[in-house]
Amino acid sequence: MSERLWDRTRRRVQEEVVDAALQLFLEQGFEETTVDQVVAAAGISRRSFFRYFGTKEDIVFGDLAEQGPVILEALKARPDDEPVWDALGHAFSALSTLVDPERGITITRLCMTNPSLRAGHLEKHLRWQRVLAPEVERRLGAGDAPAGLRGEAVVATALACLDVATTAWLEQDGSDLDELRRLYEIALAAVRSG
Amino acid sequence: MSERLWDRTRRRVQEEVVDAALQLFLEQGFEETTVDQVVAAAGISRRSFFRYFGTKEDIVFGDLAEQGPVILEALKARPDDEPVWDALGHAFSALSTLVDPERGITITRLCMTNPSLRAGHLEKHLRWQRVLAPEVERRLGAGDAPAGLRGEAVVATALACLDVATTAWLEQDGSDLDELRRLYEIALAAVRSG
DNA sequence: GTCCTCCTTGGCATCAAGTGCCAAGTTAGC
DNA sequence: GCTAACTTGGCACTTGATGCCAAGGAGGAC
Repeated sequence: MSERLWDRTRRRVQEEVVDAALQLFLEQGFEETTVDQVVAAAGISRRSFFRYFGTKEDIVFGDLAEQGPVILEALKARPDDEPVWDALGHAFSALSTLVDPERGITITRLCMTNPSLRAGHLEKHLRWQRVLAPEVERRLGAGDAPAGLRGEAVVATALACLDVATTAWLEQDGSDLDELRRLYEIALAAVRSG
Repeated sequence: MSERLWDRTRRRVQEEVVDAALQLFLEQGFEETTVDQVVAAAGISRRSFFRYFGTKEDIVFGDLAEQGPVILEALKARPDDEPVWDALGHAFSALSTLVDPERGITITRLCMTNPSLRAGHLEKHLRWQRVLAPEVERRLGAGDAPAGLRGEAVVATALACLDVATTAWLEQDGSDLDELRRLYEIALAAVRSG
């Protein structure tokens, strides 16, 4: 029996905690909500909470920071002759299938609003960057720059532009994913022609 | 008397705390060093420490996060017809005069090594970004992109490339500032031609 | 069903980073 | 020297996070 009761219970509890917590965060803000409030609302002990999440921030981020390999697979699936920027743009989209859209927007909005969440968000990008850079470097072909520099630079830029685009996207309507991709392309165009 | 005793004492104490703290951070790491150890080494009370710094991270960052306007002034001083990337590159250099070179390298190395410091470092860049973006947008001239998007994208990219370059710089020798600028240009070239 | 083992749970104590408050001491201006 | 302005340090307290341990439920062997 690969799906044991324990595993199912664990996922269910985790879901409930996230639901309760996100609602509290939206009502009173992330910093203003204490872990004790969250565990009270979710009906779980404080100690168990920290076994489920490790950190208050983990409620928001989940295991997104560890999804670099998922993006990498999506990137490798793109044709080799596609421009890196387009390939990266599509690879990032692979994540949108992992999260419920509505919750995804809530989370994104929280991340961009709260300073400490924003910092964690950027750290997450950094981890993705380290995973994606080698494949991008490969696609760039030979060059005489120090090893790894170009790949890192391209991925870092793509993530920076995605971030700028996301910020602008949330400020206008912030729901249509195609619009987000459009803004990403505008940002990149500005960088590559400015 | 504009230079009161209080002000001088304050700066001197601050200096001493930073000295003591950086040495401890280098010896045992940032996370591993407790504020109590720092105040013991610096001969100051815990309570006063938090009046001087506010946060343990502030020992490392100082008021660097608030120096956006300094970079902005340096940027405005560059000729209008200079490519934005070069202008930004020179503007960033304005900061190197604010910090003692040796200590600057120590701080940079700490920032890039420790995860939580790294996050704060990125947050700092974000604050600079918000200050610099309008002037960059102005330099880019008219365009039909959403207001502010292009300026933000260009600054974010410049900072991302600076970060990548800094990482590589620290990995090789990490002392010659001209070499850092060279790496920054290589990173940018990769982005703008990839 | 019984028994034994493994894993989870929650309570408790503890630590580290910050913050508010207050009494005591120091500096500045007169 | 006197008073007002400011700084200092001690104390208690909040919040996030961790180690330890005893109690209880899940799962397999019989």
